[in-house]
This record gives sequence, C-alpha cells and structure tokens, in this order.
Amino acid sequence: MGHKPRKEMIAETRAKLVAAARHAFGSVGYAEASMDDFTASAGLTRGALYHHFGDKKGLLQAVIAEIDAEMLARLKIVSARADTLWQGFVDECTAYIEMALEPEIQRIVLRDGPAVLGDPSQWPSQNECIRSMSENLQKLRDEGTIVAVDPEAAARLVSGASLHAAQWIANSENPEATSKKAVKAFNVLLEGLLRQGRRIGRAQAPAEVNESPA
Amino acid sequence: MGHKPRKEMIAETRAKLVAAARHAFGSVGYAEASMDDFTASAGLTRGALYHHFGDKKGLLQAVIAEIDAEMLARLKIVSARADTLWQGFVDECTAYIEMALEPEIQRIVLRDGPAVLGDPSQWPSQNECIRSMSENLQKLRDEGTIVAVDPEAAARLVSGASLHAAQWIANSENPEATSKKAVKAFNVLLEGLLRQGRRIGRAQAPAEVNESPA
DNA sequence: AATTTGACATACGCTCCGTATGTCATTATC
DNA sequence: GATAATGACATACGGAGCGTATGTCAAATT
Repeated sequence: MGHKPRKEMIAETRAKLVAAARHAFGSVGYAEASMDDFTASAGLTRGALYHHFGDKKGLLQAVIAEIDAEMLARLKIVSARADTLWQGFVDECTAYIEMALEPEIQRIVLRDGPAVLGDPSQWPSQNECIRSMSENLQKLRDEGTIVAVDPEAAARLVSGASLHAAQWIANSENPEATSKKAVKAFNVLLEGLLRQGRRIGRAQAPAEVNESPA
Repeated sequence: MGHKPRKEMIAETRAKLVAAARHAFGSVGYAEASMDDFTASAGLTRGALYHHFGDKKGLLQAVIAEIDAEMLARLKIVSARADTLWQGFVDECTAYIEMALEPEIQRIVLRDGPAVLGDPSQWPSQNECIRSMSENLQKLRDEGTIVAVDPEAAARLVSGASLHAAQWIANSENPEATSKKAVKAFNVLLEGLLRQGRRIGRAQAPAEVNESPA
C-alpha cells in the first residue's frame, strides 16, 4: 500500500502534537493541560512527545514558535502595505493590539509563556517581532520623522503598552468602547515620538476639551 | 507560661504561611514551590494552608495582595512628595519601573500571577495602582497640563510600558545602560501626553519644522 | 462541667510527570 | 538479500504533589 515517505510521517506526527498541544494550552491553559490527554487526542502517547520535544516545556516552546511566526508574518503584511513609514508603524502597532486580543495568543504567549519560559524579551521569536518594530523606528529616525531615541527601547515600550492595552480590552466588559479609548490614548503616546513639526492629526484643542462619549 | 491571645496566634500563623510562600514563590516560582516544603519551613503543614487559604491559588492571592499593598504605599509616598502634579506622575512611573526590577515582584506579580490568577487588570489590588495613576492623570487633565485623553486608558498604557521596560532592563546583560535608554524613551512617550505649549526638556533641533498655525 | 467550635495535623487516593525499557519498522552495511 | 543498527514511537514503573476526608486537641460557649 502507498505508505508515505518517512520524513513526512515524522513531520506529520510533530505537527499533530503541536496542534493538539496548541489547542489544549489555548483552551485550558498550560498547567491544566494533561499530556496524556492531548497526546491521546492526537492519536499518540507521551512517548512521542518526549521523543520529539524533550518535555512539556519544549512542546510549549514549539507551540509559541509557531504562533509567533504567524504573528510576525501578519505584522509584515500590515506594515508593508502602508503608504508611509510612519503609517506603517502605527498600523503595525494596531495590528499588534488586535492580535493580542485573541484568546489563544493571550493565554499561551502572553500569560503562560512568560511564566513557564521566563521573560519574553529573551525568546528568539518574540525578539523577531521587536526587531521588526525596531527596524521601522530606526528608519523613521533616519528619515527625521521621529525624535532621536533608541529604537529598541521605544519598540519595547510601545509593544509593552500595546500588549497591556490588549489585555485590558479583551477582559473589559465592553471591549468595543474600551478599544476606542485605548487606541486614542495610544495614538497620543505615539505622537510623543514625532518631532514637533511633524505632529499631525491632533486637533490642537483649546484649554478644556471634554470629549463626550460616543 | 504566657500564652498569647487566640487571635494573635492565628494571625501569626497566617503571616508565617504568607511569608514562607512569598519566599518560595519568589525564589523557585509558583509551580515549583512544594506546599509540603514551604509549610514545613514555617513549622506547619498543608492542613493549616488549606484551612486558611482554601488552596494554593488562594495563598498566591494573599501573597500578591501583600506585595501589592506595599507597592501602592511606596507609590503614594513618591507621588506625594513631588512639587508639581506632572512631576509626581513622572516620578511615580519611574518608581513603578524600579519596583518592577525587583526579582520577587517580577516573578510573583508579573509572571506567575497572571498565569495562575488570570489577567492582572481584573485583580482588585492591581487596580489600586492603576487607579492611583488614573487619578493623577485626571487631575493633570483638569489642570490643562495634558491633552484630553481617557485617564484610565493612558494609565494602563503607561503602566504596561513601564512593566515591560522593567522586565527588559532586568533581563538585559547591562541593566545600567539599558535603564538609561529605557527611561529616555519613556520620557519621550510621556511627552506625547503633554499639551503642545507645555512641552519641556526636549532639545528640539528644528531641522525642517513645518509648523501648522495654531 | 459539658458541648461546640475551630485551628490545625495526619492519612489516603488520585493524577500527573519523567524515565527506563520494550517493540517494530525503516535504513544502512555487507 | 540477510543482518545489524538506528530511530520513532508505546508501555511500564516510580515518585512527587495536590486535594480531601478524617482525626485531635485546645479554646470558647453554654
């Protein structure tokens, strides 16, 4: 019978394990996910898991690497199709927030990941997202659009603000309204990066502006 | 012999459990901390733990509540002794970052806490710190120092940036240099909050300023 | 003085993880 | 082409940790 090639079978096994773990981690969380259970759901046993990933943490790393690669790809698409560098940067930040709204990303990447694997700034994958953002900021600085500031530092602060904003939004009882508030405040902060003459889009409001809700 | 009153004994037991757990959680982390071990180190057993705190998560909540109360107290001191509201706010942010540099706070409050107890923005205690910051921003807005922006949203973004900055600093190989970069970039972002006329402390080399008429 | 409450300790079972070992197919060697 | 060797898994075993159920003893209540 047409048995598939060896390498494909193995890759398929790894993919099945990662997929099963991703679902389990994303739904019940890392700590509550039983290795026996989700390997069985993939038609396998823990033997396969330990063979391919060493331990439970190794599998979490693989899952996060997969998710992170997807995130990076999505970010690149967003920033690539913007008209200006600055707009691309802003769009990328917005996309970052939107991704962080997804429960699977929140749970696996933002909560369990740091607890199990340590600080995300040390992960190779997370650094990819930061590096992408840093490069954009570097270009914006060379271009003269933003003030002289360390690109990586700014990128980390901005991503930190984005992630927290996302978690706040996702857990609020009215995500729509919260999102609007967060994005508005976010843009205000980002304008701190812009050089004075470049500031745009702020209505230059007189003394006491009261924004009326909705 | 002079036996102490009942209530004091009980409070002492609770305090011993919280202290032992705090040390264990802070050093080896929540997941690796054995209840048998650290209750024994307090001269007790898990029986006492379950009686007072329900389960391991309950004890973590108590530990975090204690740490958070300390953090809030420190923040209040910092913001109270500043000359201006804005300076108080900036100082508070800086203090926030400095506290987040402490390993115990990083591990328990910033990493394990969210993984075990869920999103920090839902904790009563964490909300206290945010609320304190929000109040300051509200006053700054009323005062006309900062632009019209939702105080809570800004507070959450700023705290998010602070926390991430802290983790980045703490895990960098050169914390001193990283800290300088982060604080500088942080101030730049914060200036986004300031209204145009109020901007201070930026050297502002006007290469090609294109000032739109106010 | 008798009873009740409550603060703990002890005992038990269960789940889960990691390792050590076994099995079978594929690949390499001759 | 038969045999040895490798590698991908499954099975078996032991240990640790958690939660609960139960026991005990002092203090508070009556």
